[in-house]
Amino acid sequence: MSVTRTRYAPSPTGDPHVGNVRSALFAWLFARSTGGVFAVRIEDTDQERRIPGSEERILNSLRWLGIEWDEGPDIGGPYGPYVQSQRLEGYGEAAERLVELDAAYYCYCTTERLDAIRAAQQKRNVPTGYDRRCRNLSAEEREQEEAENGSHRVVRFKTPLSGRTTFNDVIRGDVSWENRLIDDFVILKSDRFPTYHLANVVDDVAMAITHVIRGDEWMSSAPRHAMIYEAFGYTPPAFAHLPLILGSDRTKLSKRHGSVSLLDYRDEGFLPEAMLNFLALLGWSLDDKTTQMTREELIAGFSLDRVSASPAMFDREKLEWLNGVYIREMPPEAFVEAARLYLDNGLPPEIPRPLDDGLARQAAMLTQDRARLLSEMPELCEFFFTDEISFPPALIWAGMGDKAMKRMADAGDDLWRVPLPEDAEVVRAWLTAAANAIEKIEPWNHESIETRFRALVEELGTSGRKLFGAVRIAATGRTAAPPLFVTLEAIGRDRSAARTRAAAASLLDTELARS
RNA sequence: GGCGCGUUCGUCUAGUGGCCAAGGACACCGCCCUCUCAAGGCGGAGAUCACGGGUUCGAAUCCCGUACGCGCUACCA
Repeated sequence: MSVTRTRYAPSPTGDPHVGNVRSALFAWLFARSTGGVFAVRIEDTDQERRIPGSEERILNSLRWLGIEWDEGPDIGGPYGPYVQSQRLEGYGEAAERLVELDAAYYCYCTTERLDAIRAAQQKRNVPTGYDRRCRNLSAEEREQEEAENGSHRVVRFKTPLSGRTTFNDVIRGDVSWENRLIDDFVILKSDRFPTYHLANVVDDVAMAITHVIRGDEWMSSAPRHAMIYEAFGYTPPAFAHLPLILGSDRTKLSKRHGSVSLLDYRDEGFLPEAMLNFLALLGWSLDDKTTQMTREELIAGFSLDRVSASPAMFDREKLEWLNGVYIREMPPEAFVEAARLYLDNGLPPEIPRPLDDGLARQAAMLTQDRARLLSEMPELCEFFFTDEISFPPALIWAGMGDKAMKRMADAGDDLWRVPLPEDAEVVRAWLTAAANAIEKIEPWNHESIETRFRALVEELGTSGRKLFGAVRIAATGRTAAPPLFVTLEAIGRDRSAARTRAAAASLLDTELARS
């Protein structure tokens, strides 16, 4: 058997859509797994909907995921050019040929007339479609139309009036339509640009595409394509219509479901490996338990007959989990580098740039296994960098495990307005003792900090949970943070001491304010 | 309205006639670990396999019908 050739044929009419990119991924995986060729072809036949920059963004999303193409608009290839607006003559000729073959005809009907018949059909509740007026024009009529309206003629395909058109879908098996239900669709528009149906077939033939792998929304167009192949006398390629990707309301994923552009996910800090892995699992699976797969494993394991026929909902929750898995697996150095960008951009502007390298490094390493998204890093790491941290003194009790206080904190209540518990004076003494201890710890590393703090717990007759919890809030302002001793080490002795002292003082102030 | 496709835990899925009183993963709940949060370990709850008929010794798996959902129904792709 000859080499398999697949293609991804996006229209530059917007940002790279998750669903489209998933189609690209499957076409690419199929090509790679069969040792075939994967091409990208830009289908810019709709001049009105064209959006500048869209083509580059689509290509970039593929590059980001590591889906590399063998032939395409930027690198060319043996069947170029790979942009439809540069192949216009071919479509015109193809349309002419179909007319000569008596498989197509010129239509002079105006948009107004077309709209009117459609409206009438809808009103009568009958199937919409062109009424074939121009299909049966006499020679004289045609001449007259040509003279009067020749400038805005289109070419329509002469759909057989009876019979059935059947094609075999790799994923769904034989699918067949009654020809009489398919109208005479336009193949060449009045601006001499082809419609998708013509351009797609002409190019797939020209580019020797063996497998058309595309989204399920194309299913209903497939019989038209099959007819065009047949009219030309070409053997059609294999078709594989991929299950749709759905939003949370079970309709086709679109903008109103939130982020739908791959680039948005990239900017949010999803890792390309995670995204690739996740997308591959939308409508395909290797077996009953494998979920995590590298690019190579995907290629090795992919096959079209394991593609599901039913649509799949886009589950962001699962994507985030998978991303977290990939983040945790990153070599620390790589993660530090990746996180650095998000820290630079996302940390409050009052923190001086460039960021302290050592601190950024430590902060990133300490939060690596807590992040699901790179974009969470600034929030996760902020307290490492700020000079002053601010928090309601009552939060200290939440940190010490006080259930009621914790509940209020979690509920987002204003803890500034909550009166301090009776033991505020005791806690203040602990914090003061901790601050004093911190100033004397030598050497300044997490081992000696821990040793000293464990001893302090004994001296104060309290528990680690309470003391460490109180100091955690003092040093970070958070109830959730990396382990205390490494955190203090990273923050540094001076800051740790100052923050702990400030926390103690805040309890005093509040006491005074209350009395 | 017409046509097409689809229908297994909330979600992604495994399952291609007996191994399934349906397995895995996310999410959820609990326990363990533990200075908090994560991570990790262990366990739990969660699907009468859309429904109804067949075929068969035997059906989630094959056939028919029904329902529901989605997609398409442009000189858009």
